[in-house]
Amino acid sequence: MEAENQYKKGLWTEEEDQILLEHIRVHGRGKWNRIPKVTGLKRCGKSCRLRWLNYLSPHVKRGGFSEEEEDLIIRLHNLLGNRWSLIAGRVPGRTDNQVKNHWNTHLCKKLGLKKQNRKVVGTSKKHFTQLEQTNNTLSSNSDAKAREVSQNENPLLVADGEASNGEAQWMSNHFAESLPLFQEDSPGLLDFLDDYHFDLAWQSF
DNA sequence: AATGAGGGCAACCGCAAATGT
DNA sequence: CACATTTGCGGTTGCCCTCAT
Repeated sequence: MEAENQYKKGLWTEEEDQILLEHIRVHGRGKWNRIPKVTGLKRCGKSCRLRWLNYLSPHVKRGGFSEEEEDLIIRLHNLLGNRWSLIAGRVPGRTDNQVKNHWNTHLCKKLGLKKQNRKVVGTSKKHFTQLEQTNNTLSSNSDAKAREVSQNENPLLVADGEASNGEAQWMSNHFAESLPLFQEDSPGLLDFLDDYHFDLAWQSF
């Protein structure tokens, strides 16, 4: 409680960056909460981790996004929704934060979209509850438009967590339906999926 | 020159999952 | 097995810079 207040917030200074970099150079990354204790840095572990991942890591690419990167992000977002870490994993040198910021500030405008207008479906149990509700709606509704709307809540968005047989079947069914659309819309995009956690959907498919 | 608005981006927050004890 | 701690994620906030007035 009191300890929380001892941590500094706001932008990092060059000196703080150097301390963090030196610590990671010597000890490697991880054990972030130990860093303030060991180095005397007035930053919480979470902040240290974020600073490393989003800025200090040598793998982070600086500067503007190329057209190729933007195109890739748009296609992946179309497929995955707001799953920035997954998208960033397929855009070399870019962090989830960079991708998210670029999407919200540039690409949304470019595409004429409202900010954050896609439904986010994650991997938690809470999200699977949402999925089941969507599934129930879908199976009880034969209306083609409602079906299309539900399908837009992309089954791939939920395919990397634990799923029951019913959920797996549902994902399988809808993935099969969606596949031709993805191929038509984004030729070659499915190649990107090879090492995502979509085993379940693929196996069932 | 002052200042207010808006954009861009780094960093924070809250939550959930994963891991450790 | 239960609880504590750490890690990771997505949404949001707020600072800084630029530009129009």
